[in-house]
Amino acid sequence: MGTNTAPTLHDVARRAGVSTATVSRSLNLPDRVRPQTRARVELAVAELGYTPHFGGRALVSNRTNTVGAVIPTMENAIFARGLQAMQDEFTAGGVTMLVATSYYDAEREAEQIRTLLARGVDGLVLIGQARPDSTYQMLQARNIPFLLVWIYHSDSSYPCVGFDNRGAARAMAEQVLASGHRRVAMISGLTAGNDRAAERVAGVCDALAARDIPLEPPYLVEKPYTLDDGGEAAKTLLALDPRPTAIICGNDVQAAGALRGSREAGLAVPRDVSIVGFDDIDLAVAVEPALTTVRVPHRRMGRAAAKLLLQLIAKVQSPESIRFDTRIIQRGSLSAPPDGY
Amino acid sequence: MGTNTAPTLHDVARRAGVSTATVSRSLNLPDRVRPQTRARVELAVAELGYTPHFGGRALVSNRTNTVGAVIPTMENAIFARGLQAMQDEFTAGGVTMLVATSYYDAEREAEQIRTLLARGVDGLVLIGQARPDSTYQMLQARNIPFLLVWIYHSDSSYPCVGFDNRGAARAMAEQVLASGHRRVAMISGLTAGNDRAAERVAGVCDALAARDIPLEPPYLVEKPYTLDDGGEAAKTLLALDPRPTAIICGNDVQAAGALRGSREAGLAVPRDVSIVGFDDIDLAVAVEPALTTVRVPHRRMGRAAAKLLLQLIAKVQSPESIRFDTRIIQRGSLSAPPDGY
DNA sequence: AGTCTGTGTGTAAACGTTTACATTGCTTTT
DNA sequence: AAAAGCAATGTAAACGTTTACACACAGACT
Repeated sequence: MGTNTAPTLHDVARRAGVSTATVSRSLNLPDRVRPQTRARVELAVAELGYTPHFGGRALVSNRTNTVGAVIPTMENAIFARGLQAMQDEFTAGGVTMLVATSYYDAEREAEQIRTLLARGVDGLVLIGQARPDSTYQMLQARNIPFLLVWIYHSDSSYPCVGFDNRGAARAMAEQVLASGHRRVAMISGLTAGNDRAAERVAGVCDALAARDIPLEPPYLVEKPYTLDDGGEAAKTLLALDPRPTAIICGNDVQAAGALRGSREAGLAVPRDVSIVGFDDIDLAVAVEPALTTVRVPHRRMGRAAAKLLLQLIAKVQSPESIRFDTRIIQRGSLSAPPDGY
Repeated sequence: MGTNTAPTLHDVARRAGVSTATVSRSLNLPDRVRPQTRARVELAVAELGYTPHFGGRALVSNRTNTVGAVIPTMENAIFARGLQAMQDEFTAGGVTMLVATSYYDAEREAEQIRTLLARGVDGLVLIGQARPDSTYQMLQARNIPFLLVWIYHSDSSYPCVGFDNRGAARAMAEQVLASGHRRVAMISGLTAGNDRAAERVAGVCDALAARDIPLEPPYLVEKPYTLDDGGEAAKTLLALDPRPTAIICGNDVQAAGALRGSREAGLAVPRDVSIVGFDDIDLAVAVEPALTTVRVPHRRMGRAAAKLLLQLIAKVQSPESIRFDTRIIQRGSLSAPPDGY
């Protein structure tokens, strides 16, 4: 093995017989140097296997070409999808995305944001809106562009790219009502530290309230977003008297779990009980019956968010919000309530 | 708004009435400065809201405290899981993980690796082993520690953290044979650019060959890892004459798709046809019947890989490989073949 | 022939850290 | 009481880039 020190601009400059400034220009503003010179530089770069030193560059340009995203967890398909789409868009824009996870914990989220800022990210993507004021102050003090995603509030003080969770949940509940159900229960995700989950509950309440149907424990239960919790919750709900004829779930994972729970409780879906989900992930069509659910354009949202953030960073665009529409996908898991009711 | 320039080490030093060296030491080697001095520094840091400049630090220390991971896609639950686990471990070690995706494309993977190297990552995690020599040369020229994960080869020239895909697939095929099946088909993932998929095929071949059962088209079909492709492939297989009594799938997603496809073809699982998967993701227990599959300890592998890479970077450990065991989880989707056979 | 404009290149200063080395003021040893 | 050692701090150089400014030289005007 030869020496192990990476070649620097100086090395390239010496080899090409030019100054470091010319090398730098050849690489960054190629049309500012004579083609002939540029060729010499490029040759030297290739021969030495030179790559610019990230730290040096970041130091002087005060830009890292990095953005951060803080999501609750990669293990939820909706975030995985959205992130993948964002990532593709950022990569196309020459920017690297750093992903951090908060596990739905506000304290941890703040910590992750601090870490990302310390790494010099040029911009930030955050999920939802609910977080301490101090976090927003920190972002504004640093003057770092950021975007709230997966939610949309027309009256938000910060730019959002997402959809109206409450409205979508209301629409779903209305659909359930329109199918004839009157005894409706809900399995929600944990609402602490998750404003999307809370909004979905609120949306369902809106719809039910309009028909004077209450939604409260024990017909409203809060559980983590897992298959098992969905199953357990469903069994508990189905043991109630009177038994609900429809269960609205906070997401598709819980709904798939509820499906399994219902089966284990000896009830057929949708004959004995209807079950609906939210998000329309692959899982929704993997189960039998397939889930009636709310389709959320996660990928499109991710791409749009990335695109907008890039523009904010480049200052070619001022902060704005983008709203996406959702729509209900009717599948086998929702039908009319059983005759007896 | 006041001025927008971030405070530097100098600002802190001035405010605390010490030199920049002392501030730096207070932050990085706290026991090298008098508690009294340290307190003054910490106060100044807090008052100014100082955070170290990433570029400056990276420039002089030639370390970024960053590692890169290149995976095929975040949208496959096994990678999402494993990454999440790695991430947690890296975070605990004060290191940020950069994730890039290759979409199972070698060219793109090489490109992503170059990008990560250009960002000065201190180490790298790569999935599988199959990639051009030039990539390995590039890594070795830079002297960057790296790990191959999700595979294990006792004779690999590079350190791996993973499991024996071929052996696991062989064991699964043997299990299928032990259940009495003799007409066995396989739906594999795309083997181009995916050595794990290829090894799983090889493993199934091993087991079948031992009983003189061939595995070849049309009984062996290669499809992307999607629900729909799994379903289509299953329908095609089940239309063959003679019809296979068991279908071994390259992963659980394809298996869940095959389950649906079988149902659509009017066949009951496992009565008419048995289906088995690979990975044991949540999906495996969400479907009905639940999938017999190979449990792979993705999270443990991820954590172990991260831990080892951190040690390699710190040079407290020399490269070694870690092998994880897999085991077959017997569930409802595999039973004896139908009587007629 | 002299001035002007423009293009291509070089010089050198900055960016914010870390750290080897020098310095200071004590405490311990002889 | 002088010498030696040690702990705490300061001084200043180095890391690899980018970029403002200076400069040289060509061709196009007067």
